[in-house]
Amino acid sequence: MALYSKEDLLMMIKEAGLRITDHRLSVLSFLAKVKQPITVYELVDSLRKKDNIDQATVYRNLDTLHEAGLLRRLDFNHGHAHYELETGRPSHQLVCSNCETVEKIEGISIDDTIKKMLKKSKKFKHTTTHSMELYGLCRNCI
Amino acid sequence: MALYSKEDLLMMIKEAGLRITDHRLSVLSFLAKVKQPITVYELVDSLRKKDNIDQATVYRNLDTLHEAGLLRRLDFNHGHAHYELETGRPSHQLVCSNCETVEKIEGISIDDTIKKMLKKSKKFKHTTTHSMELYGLCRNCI
DNA sequence: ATACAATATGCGAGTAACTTGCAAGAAATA
DNA sequence: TATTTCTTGCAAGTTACTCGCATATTGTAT
Repeated sequence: MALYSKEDLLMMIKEAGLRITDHRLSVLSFLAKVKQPITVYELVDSLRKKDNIDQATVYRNLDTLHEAGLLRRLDFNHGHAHYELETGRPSHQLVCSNCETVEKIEGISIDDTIKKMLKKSKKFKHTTTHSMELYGLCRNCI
Repeated sequence: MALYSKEDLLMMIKEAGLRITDHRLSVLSFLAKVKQPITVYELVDSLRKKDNIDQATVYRNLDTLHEAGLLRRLDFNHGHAHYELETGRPSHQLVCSNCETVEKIEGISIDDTIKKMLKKSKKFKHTTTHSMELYGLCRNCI
């Protein structure tokens, strides 16, 4: 479990060819800290209190950081996006169909499945990212 | 590739414990015909022309049929949902990050991965459905 | 340091996808 | 055929997200 120092995060932004701003750093370091996919709402809520960041700025930074490959964007059919830091490690989710709880599981590779998919595909030679979610009721909601 | 007759579809609705209405049947048979995940917009557009169905009715029926387990709901991070008939066969998607093309690949099981995930999970004993999408550029967009 | 061009920000207004309230109409059951 | 319950259309509402524009800040060249 890598911990990211402020300098690490600054470097990540810089190496992505992006400008360094306080707000951009706040967004990135918040996501580095929580280590779970979180909703934009939670992010906006926390950062507005702490640093007085406008929601438009949060959205724009999430977009920029995502484009730059520093974030993952996830969708669990809840009508609002989740974001998390792009760690490079494979990561998949278990999602409760009732209470929206999300459990992240790391370290399970699906390279074999991806290879099989690409072999069958007519329109794609390779892919760059993927997402996989399992849906069901969590222990609390059974 | 199973083809669904009107009677099949009627039975599916009936067995799900739902009422049979013309509009509900239209929605279901449209999805049975296209065999690919399609957007609500495409559905609304086609059905409005053909049968004069209001978009609220389409949304409500998609919801009802999905709740009943007859449809799958997919999200490709495009800001609008896709739906397809629930066939029972596993089915995963390749999605173009540029042009929103979706290619569906059937017949690849990921049961092993699911087992591994559940073994690692602390919050879930079992899951009922899943989704998996690979993202990249399709041949046209490379 | 300073000036300049490019990018980021806040604010308010706008948009797209989807939902809801309500009155009227159609389906299932007796 | 009557009654109950579900479905529909319409218009208005909500939510998540985006945009325009004026101002502020960043990185770069001087």
